[in-house]
Amino acid sequence: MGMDERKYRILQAIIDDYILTAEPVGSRTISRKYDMGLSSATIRNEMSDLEELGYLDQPHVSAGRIPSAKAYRLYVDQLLKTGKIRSADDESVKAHFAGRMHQMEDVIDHAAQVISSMTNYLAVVLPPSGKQPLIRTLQLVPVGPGSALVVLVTDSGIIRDTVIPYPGQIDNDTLYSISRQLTEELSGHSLQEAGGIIASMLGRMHENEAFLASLSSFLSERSGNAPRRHVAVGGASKMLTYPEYADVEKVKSLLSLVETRDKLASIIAQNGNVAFTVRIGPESGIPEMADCSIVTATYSTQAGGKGTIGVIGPTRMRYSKVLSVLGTMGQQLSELFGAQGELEDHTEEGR
Amino acid sequence: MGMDERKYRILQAIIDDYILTAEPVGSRTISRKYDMGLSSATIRNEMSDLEELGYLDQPHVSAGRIPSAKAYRLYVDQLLKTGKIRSADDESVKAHFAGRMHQMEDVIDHAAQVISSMTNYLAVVLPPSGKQPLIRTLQLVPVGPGSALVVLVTDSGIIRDTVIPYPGQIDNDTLYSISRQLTEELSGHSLQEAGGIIASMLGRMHENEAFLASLSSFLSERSGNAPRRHVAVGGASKMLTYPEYADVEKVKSLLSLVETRDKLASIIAQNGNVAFTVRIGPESGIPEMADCSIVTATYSTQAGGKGTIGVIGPTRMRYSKVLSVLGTMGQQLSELFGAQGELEDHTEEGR
DNA sequence: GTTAGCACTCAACACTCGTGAGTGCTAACA
DNA sequence: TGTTAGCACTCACGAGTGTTGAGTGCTAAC
Repeated sequence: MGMDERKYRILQAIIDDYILTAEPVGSRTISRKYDMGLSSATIRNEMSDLEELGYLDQPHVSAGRIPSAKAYRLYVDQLLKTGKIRSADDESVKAHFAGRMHQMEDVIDHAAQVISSMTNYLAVVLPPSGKQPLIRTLQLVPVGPGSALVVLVTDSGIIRDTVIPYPGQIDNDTLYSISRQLTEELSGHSLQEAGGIIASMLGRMHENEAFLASLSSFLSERSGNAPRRHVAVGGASKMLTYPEYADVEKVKSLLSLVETRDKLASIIAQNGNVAFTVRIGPESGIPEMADCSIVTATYSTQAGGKGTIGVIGPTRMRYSKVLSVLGTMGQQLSELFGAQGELEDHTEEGR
Repeated sequence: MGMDERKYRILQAIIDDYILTAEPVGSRTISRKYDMGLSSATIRNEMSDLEELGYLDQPHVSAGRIPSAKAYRLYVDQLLKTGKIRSADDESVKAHFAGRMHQMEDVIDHAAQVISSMTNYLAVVLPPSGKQPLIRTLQLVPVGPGSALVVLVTDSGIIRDTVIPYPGQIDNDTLYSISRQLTEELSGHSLQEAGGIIASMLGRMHENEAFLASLSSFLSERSGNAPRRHVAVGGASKMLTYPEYADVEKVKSLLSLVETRDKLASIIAQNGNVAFTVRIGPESGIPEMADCSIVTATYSTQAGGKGTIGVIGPTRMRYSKVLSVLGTMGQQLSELFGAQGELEDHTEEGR
C-alpha cells in the first residue's frame, strides 16, 4: 500500500482543514467541502489507509482524524520543493519594513514586529553572529571619572558599545588620540584579534598602559563565548488566540520560554546554516516544544555574518505563509546589512 | 455603627487569609486560625457589619467573604502610616542588586528582574525623565558614509545614543573637532536647550552647516514630546501562577498590555510625584486593570530627574512586601544615579 | 454581648442519559 | 475491482439531577 495521488490530495485537504479549524476532520467534511467527487465512505477507506501509513492520528474512535507530524513533514517538504512560497508576501513585507534604521536593536525589534503581525505567530529575531564582523572604527567617549564608553563600528555599520572602567584619569584629547591610534591598528581586524593586537601595543604606549590593559580584557571578554545578545521577540500575545493555548499551563511554559531569552535564542539558532529550517513538533527534540513548530530562516551581513529569524507556532501552522514571510524578511535584512551578493541564496535553497 | 478595634482586627485577619489563599474566607476559619477568642457566630455578626460598611463582598450567599477595594485601601493606608514597610528586605535587595552597571538599559532591566523575583509579581521600571538631564559631553563617531553616531553623556553618567544621517562627507578629525566645539557649547545645558544653541552656531560654522542642521533637527526631535524610551519588564510569567489568571482571556489582556510598552509606561508613570503610589483595583480608572493593583515608587537622579518603578499584581497583593521591595529598590537606584541628597525622601514620605 | 443550634442556600462534584458526529464493516452495485 | 449505501457501534459532549459540604442568618439561651 503506497501513497498514490488521490491519497495525497485527501491528506492535503485534511491538513488544510485542520489548519483552519483546529478540529478533527471527518470523512464527510472532506467529501463535501473539498468536492473530491468521492463519497464519504471512500474517503473513509483512504483515511484508514493514511492512518495505517502514519499520516493521521485519531484522538478517539468516534472523532475525525488529525494530521500527524509525519503528515506535516510531507506537506512542508512538498511546499519547499514546489517553491510555492516565494513572493506571495513580498510587497506587504517590504511596505511594512520600510524606513532607514541604523541601530541594530531597532532593526531586529522592528523585524520581529513585522513578522509577528503578518503571520500572527510568535516571532523571534537574532542579531547577526558567526563570522566575526571586522572593526572599522573604535572610539572612546569619556563618560565619567574613570570610565569610558567604547563605541565600536563594524564594517556592516553596526554599532556595539560597552562602558569600561579604568584606573586613573585621562583627559578627553588623550582619549581621542588613543582612539585614533586604536582605529588605525585595529581597522580591518576582527573583534577576536583585537585583544592580541592591543596587548602588543602595550609596550609602545607606556603612559596609558593601565587603560589599554583594561580595554583589552574587556574586549576579549566581549568577543568571547557568549556575548549576551539582544533578542527581539514579537507577538507573544497573539498565540493566546489559538485553541492550542486555551490551557494556562501551556501559556506559562511558552511565556517563561520567551522570558529566558538565552534559551529562546539557542532554540532558534539551531539551524544548520540552511536557508530554511522547519522543525515540526517532536522533531525539535525539546520536550516543551513537542506540540509547537519552529520555522527559521537566515540572513547574511556584508561581512559574512549570519543572523536568524524564526517563528514559533502550533504544529498546524500556516507553513506556506510563514515561509513566505520569513523568506522575504530574510532578504530585506540581508539587503539592509549590505549582503547583496547573497540575496539569491534564500529563494534558491528554498526550492 | 463604626469601625471599632475588634472589627479592624477581624478585617485584617480576613485580608491576610485571602491574600494567602485567594479563596473566600468564612467565619469559622477566622475564629480558629487566628484565635480571636471569639466564636464563629460572633465573627459572623461582625462580618455582617463589615459587609454593610462596604469592606467585604460576598460572591454568593453560602460562600465566605472577600475583602473589597475599600478594605485594601484601609489596610494599605494603615501600612503606610505605621511605617512597617521599611528595611525588611533591604539586605536581600541590596545583595541581588550588586555590581556596577553603566548602561542605562542594563540597570533598569536588572532592576525589573530583581523586583519581580523578590515579589513574584510583574515588575516595570521606567528610565528617569522629567527634569532634563544636563549634557556633559557630546561626541560624534563616524558610522558609515553619511551617518554618524551621536553619543551623549549626561551629568549622571547616563548615555544616550542615536544615529543621524547627514549630507556630504566629513572626515574623522573634522568630526572630532566638531565634537569638541559642541561639547564646549552644550556642556551644562539641557537637551531641550541644545537645539537652539546649535541653531545659533550655524552662522559661525559655515562649512559644516548642513551637518549641524541635521544634528539639530534630530536632537530636538529626540528631546521632544515622546522619546520612545526603553521600558524594562520582568516576571510576566509569574503572574500565571495566581488563580486570578486561570482564565486565558485575562492572561491575554495582561500580555498585550506588556507588549505595548507605551501604554504600560503611561500607566506606571501616573504617579503624582509622591514616593509611593498604590492604586487598588478600580481606583486606577483603567477598565482592564479593574482587578489588579498597581504600586509604584520613584527614584531620583543627580540632575533632579525622576524615574518610576512599579509592580502590577492581583488586588490581593502582598502590599507590605511590595512596598518594602520598591522602597529599597528606589533608594538603590537613586544611589546609583547619584542622588544621595534625596535618599531620605523615600522612607520619610512613606511613613 | 456572646454563643450554640438549626434551617437554609448554593457552588461544586459526580452521575446518568440522550444526542450527534464519526467510524468500520458488509453487501450491493458498476 | 473499486465505489457506494446502509447500518451498527463508539464515544465526547452537554443537559439534567442528586448529593455533599462550606458557609450564612436567625433565634433563643446563657
